[in-house]
Parts: sequence; structure tokens; C-alpha cells
Amino acid sequence: MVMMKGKGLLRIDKRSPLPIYYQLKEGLREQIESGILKPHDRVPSERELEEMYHISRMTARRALSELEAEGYIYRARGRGSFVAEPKIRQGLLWLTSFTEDMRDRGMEAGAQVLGMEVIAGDEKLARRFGADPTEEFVKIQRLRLADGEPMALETSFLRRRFCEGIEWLDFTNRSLYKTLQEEYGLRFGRAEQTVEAKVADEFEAKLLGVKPGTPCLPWSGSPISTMARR
Amino acid sequence: MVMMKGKGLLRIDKRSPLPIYYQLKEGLREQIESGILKPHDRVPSERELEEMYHISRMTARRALSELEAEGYIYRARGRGSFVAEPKIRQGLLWLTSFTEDMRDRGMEAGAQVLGMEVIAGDEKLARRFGADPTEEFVKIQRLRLADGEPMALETSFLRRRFCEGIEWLDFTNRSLYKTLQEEYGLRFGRAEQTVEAKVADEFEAKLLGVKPGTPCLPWSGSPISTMARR
DNA sequence: GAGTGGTCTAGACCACTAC
DNA sequence: TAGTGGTCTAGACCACTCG
Repeated sequence: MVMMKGKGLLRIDKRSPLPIYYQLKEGLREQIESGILKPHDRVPSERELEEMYHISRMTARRALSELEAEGYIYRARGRGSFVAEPKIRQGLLWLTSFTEDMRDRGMEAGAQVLGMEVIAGDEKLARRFGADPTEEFVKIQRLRLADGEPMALETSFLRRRFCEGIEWLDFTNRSLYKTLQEEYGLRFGRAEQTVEAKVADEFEAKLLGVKPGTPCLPWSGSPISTMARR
Repeated sequence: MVMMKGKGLLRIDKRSPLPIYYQLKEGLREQIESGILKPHDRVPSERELEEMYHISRMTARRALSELEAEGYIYRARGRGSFVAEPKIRQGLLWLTSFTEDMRDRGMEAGAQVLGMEVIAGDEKLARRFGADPTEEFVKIQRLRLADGEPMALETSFLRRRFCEGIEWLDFTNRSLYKTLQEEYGLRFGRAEQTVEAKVADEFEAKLLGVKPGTPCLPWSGSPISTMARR
């Protein structure tokens, strides 16, 4: 087995209540998001992970399969698993700077609310927040616009106990993040956001009516934004 | 084991090149879409499927897990797996009648193109069409509007060989299906479409600015529309 | 031929639900 | 207590890629 180029082993705790596949997946995801693993870098194979962490192949496989489904890696039979192409997979920076970013491009930023709902008892969601499984969340999905053109599809999950009543507000042209800070006194704890996006090529740009090179959105992944009171 | 109420066994062919989990998943999906299995009906448990088809539990589990991920069923630890809530999960009817449906509600139908791209070498996609793995597809994603309000997110995959040049057209306010029929002489073979949708409740209706009861879209599932020359 | 991902098996233990 | 889904193991065979 070839040594990994100094990436180091992840901390996998078999006694943890968190599933092994989940610890492994999140560990790899963090390495990708932090840039330790770069686009097109090779990710350890299923059998390498099996050896490295003394787990079964099916467990390693599940971690990689979920990363693939969420757009973090791609896999090729006979070749291996690799970090996916650069996507807009940023944290707070992108989250808060959409308006400024659009203004820099000489465009007016906007948003269209597609849906808003209260969710309760979602175990997987709660796990990502380290919250009680019965805790309520507010889910907000918005289409981010630049000069009226759709730029990205954004999904946010908020812990409702920290922002009660927020579901009554209209965020069509109101900053969600500014509201949370100013109205609810919240500061960002952890924030993650995944939006599968790409840069418009010439013919897509023509169709969308934007300049080539403008980021556009073929379709959305499974974005999650998290927030906690500090 | 309790007998299923006359649903009958699916045809699972272990010698088929199609994976067992895939045959099982598609069979169950068809039973759900055709109405043989109705919302909140119980789906056979993993261990029942294991016995019924003489397969391992992990194989049965994969079929059910994918159905869950695609919104067809929900699962509850200790209770079982059940057909999911009524969603707009219709075929051709809905696909073609969006404009008429909206007109009946006194609204003007429209569409916003979110993205359009040519895809090649997607094995899973090709499999759904029974096409060669290297075949090219055109992916079109549109936001369906009624009186300018987003109603649904629609994703279509077309076999490019049957509609070359279609990626140069602007479908913002042009019927995709009419174009395919009139310009390319295509008739619908198989068409499936899944859009995770729900009816707006009172507070959501207020936020979206539509009448309560109007269908709206919290977020999209994994819709696939297929089309073939006949 | 060695390594990879894709599928599949036949078990296992756990936490949970419903009776 | 019986049944369920969630996780995990330690193997297996296949088709594929690459050197």
C-alpha cells in the first residue's frame, strides 16, 4: 500500500455513539472542505480504508458512497475515488457575501423564497447539529438571484428554538443572516453550505442571458446550513 | 409472516445483468406509482423481502434505502417501512398539462430555465433509458411558474441523439414537449417525473403570496423524465 | 496481474416499537 | 417478546483500468 502524502489518519472512535461510517465520512469531508484534499486528489480506496481503520469494507464503502451522493467525490471503477471538481462549496464567506459579490459584478442581488417549513423529529438533521432528536428546525429554501436571474438554490436549516417566529418573516428581499444577527442576536457557530454549481460556458451563458464565466447552477446538491447561539 | 394483501410477487431475475437491488427497487417503485401500494401502506420489511426473494438482507435493504432517499417511502425504526405521503408524483399527465392546469386556476403558466447541459457517460442515467453507457443526454432544469410564482422545479433528461441542437433553444417560455413533438417528431415513450411537492398551508401561503391549498415546492427530489423515439 | 469499485452473502448486535 | 430498521463484519465474485 502506498503511503498517503502526509494526510494523517483520522480519529475514528469505535466506542462512539456516532456510526463509524459517519465519523469517516465527516472526517474526509472536512479534509476536502479545508483543502487538505484538493480537487482530483485521490481518496483512499475502500480496501485501504479497511486496513487503515480496521473496519469492514462495507463500512468504508458506505462513507465513500455518501460522499459521492453529496457531490464531494467521484468514483471510477478500476481507477479509484477522487475529490470532485471545484464547486462552490464554501462556508460562511459565501453565505454572507452573496450580495456584495453580486454588487462587485455590477448586478443586483435578490432572492425568491421557494418554501419555508418547520421540521421536527428529523434524526439525521439533529445529529448534524448535535441537537436533541426531537428538536424543531426551520427550513428555508431560496433561489438566489442576480439581476433577476437564478444564480443558486440555497437551503438553510435553523434551530427554531434560537429564532422563534422567524417562519413568519418574508425573506424575499431581506437578508436572512442580517436578520438573525440583528433581530435574534445570533452569531455564527458552524456554517456549512454546499451548492453544486458551475461556471457558465458559452452556450449556457447564452441560454441564461448572462456573461460567460458567471457562476450558474445546473442543479442543487444537499446543502445544509447550520447555526447555533454562541 | 403475514401475507401481503394480494400484491403478488415481483419478478426478480438473479441471472439478469441488472442488479437485484435495482430490480427490486424499480418493482416497488412501479407498485407505488401505479397505486397498487397506496400512501401509508406498509411495504414488506427487509427480512420479509429477504425470505420472499431469497436474497440477503443487505440487498433488500439497499433497495429500500434508495426508495427512501428518493422520497418514495419513509422508514421508522421498530415499526416498518411505509409508502410516503401523497406527492406530485405523476407521469405524462402532469408533465403535459401544467399550462392547462394553471389556466384552470386562473393563473398564467411560465417557466424559468435554471440550467441546461450536455451529459455524457453517466452509467446510471443510461441504465434508466436502457441506453449505451456512453450515450449523450441533454439535461434541462426549469422552474415552473404560475403568475410568476415558483410552483415546481422540473428536471428533464433527453437522449441527445433524438433531439440534436435542442440545447441551443431557449425554453423560458416555450413548451419543451410541444417542441419535441413538432420540431423533432418525437412521441412519448416512457415518461416519469418525480417532484417532491406539498400543498401550501396557511403561513406558507402567506409567505409565498398564493392562496392556501396551492401546490408549492419545498424542495425537489430526484426527478427524471425519459423520452424515446417511437 | 494487481488494484479498484459494484454487487452480494449470511450472519451478528443494537435500540426501538408495539403488543 | 417478536419484529423492525440501523449498523457492522468478513468474506466472495465480477468487470473494469492500468502498467
